[in-house]
Amino acid sequence: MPELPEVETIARKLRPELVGKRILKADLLWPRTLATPTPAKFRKLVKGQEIQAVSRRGKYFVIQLSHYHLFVHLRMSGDLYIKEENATPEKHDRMILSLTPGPSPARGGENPPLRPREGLGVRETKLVFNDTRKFGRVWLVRDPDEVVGRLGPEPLSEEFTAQALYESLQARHRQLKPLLLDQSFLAGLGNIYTDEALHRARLHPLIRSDAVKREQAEALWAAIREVLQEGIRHNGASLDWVYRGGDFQNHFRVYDRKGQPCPVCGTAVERLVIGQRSTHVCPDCQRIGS
DNA sequence: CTGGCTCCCTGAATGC
DNA sequence: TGCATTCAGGGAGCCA
Repeated sequence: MPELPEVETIARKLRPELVGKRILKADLLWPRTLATPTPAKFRKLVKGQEIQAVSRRGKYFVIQLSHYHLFVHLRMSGDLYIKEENATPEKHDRMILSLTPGPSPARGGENPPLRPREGLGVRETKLVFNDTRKFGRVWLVRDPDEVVGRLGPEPLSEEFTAQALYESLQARHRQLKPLLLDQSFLAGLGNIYTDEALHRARLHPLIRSDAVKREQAEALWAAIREVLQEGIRHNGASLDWVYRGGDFQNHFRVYDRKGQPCPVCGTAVERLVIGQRSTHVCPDCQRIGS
């Protein structure tokens, strides 16, 4: 399940291959992939738009076009990649954007690559959104706030400080785990990185947010940034049907490790369900009353 | 405000 | 072997 590190990894990979290219046409193989606007409008508006930037906000891809913002959320099983235009479509392709062969000729001061990569920059390519479970969504909007306006802070940004986290925890009265999964509280954490962060901070997922002490909030803040940065360094985690080449799954301390020893103390990791989400804890390291 | 539950989907795993 | 059932999971939406 792509979370912040996986989305960041994909965005970094796509950026140099997309920026400067122009969208020739849009194929919607599963129209409900579109959150907004209607398929007809989408095809019309996106045609001819130049891709100016590729970034990420929380778990959303942000593709900045000449006049619009294109957002993609992978949800459970989505994937986004470049293929040659004539490549055979795959079973779960949901949307295909055909692109111009290469970046527009270098503009003022930009250095064009000396040797374009094989098959890219020369031939026509396409950006493919593939999504087995059809939970992923695409938005095309003028105003980014329509999509990401209510997201919480970026956990790796400067404005997200330990103090800020402590204060927002105090302002709520919720169980830690569901609160950390709430994208309006903090943007980018999913089930994996939340479990990993709580374990590193030695906090039980059921602790009430306003019961967290200042030092614990600092530990949680550090743990969140640590697991996310480590995830990015490992190119994300490859799980289930979403294989990305990342290997952070080999560094999980509790997630998906029910019954296996906690790497800190050796106690068997337990799995519980909190807020309808499977949750992994070390019962020894993470105590509710501490 | 909080939390519980359902829905959206598919394919892997499990049950018989 | 083969068919049917169960389950996971991000996020929106609904209800208490």
